[in-house]
Amino acid sequence: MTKKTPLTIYRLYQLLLEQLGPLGTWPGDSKEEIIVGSFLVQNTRWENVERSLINLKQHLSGDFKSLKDVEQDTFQDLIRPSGFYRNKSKALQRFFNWLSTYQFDYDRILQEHDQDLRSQLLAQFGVGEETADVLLLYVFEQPIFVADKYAQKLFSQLTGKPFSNYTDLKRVFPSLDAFSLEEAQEFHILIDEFGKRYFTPRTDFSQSFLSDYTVSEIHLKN
DNA sequence: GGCCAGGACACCA
DNA sequence: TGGTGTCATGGC
Repeated sequence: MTKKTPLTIYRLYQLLLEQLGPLGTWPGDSKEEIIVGSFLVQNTRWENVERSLINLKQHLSGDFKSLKDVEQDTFQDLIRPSGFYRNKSKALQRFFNWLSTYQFDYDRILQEHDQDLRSQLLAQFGVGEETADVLLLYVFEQPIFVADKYAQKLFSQLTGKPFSNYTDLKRVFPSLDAFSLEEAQEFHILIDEFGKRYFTPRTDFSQSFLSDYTVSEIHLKN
């Protein structure tokens, strides 16, 4: 058993970027499209989400803001390829109604809620911890960490201690202080890309370019 | 043909 | 607070 090389979180980001990147940020031509994608991707492959996004883009002529005005049955048909279409249609149309009360002015939402924006997001139907953080990171542009399943698996491997749920890992990362916004945004994309490649039945972590690295307790805060 | 994917909610103790 | 069942499509 060879000695493993310790990593800081930022160095981990750099390694992921070197090996997998650059991958940029969350896909979408507008904040509204990013929001739709973040709901539709819940427990769903991105390829299925893309079909729904194409359907919606065509039906809405590219203007996702008018999504809340689409008749419910029609809307469900449009997003059917990404599954859970009853819950997701309800969640999205309600969320867009909420956004419309702010005229989709994201800066205003940020200012009005400031410290409690995360709990405001969590109070919306269909927004759990991961989706709330994705919205904070890519829509409200806060450099925060998304502790999703792939991140839990990755840091379980790197630290040797199991992170089995969102809050377990999340409380280790209150913020990503060493990261710029763009870096924080790409960090999550890179972690998910890593997960798709190296947490599969065929290829596991030990076969990855990170297998000889470790993240120790003192480095967990960046 | 069963398993699972960039989760969240309802219900229960 | 934490554990379990349910929601649904599409790829393998």
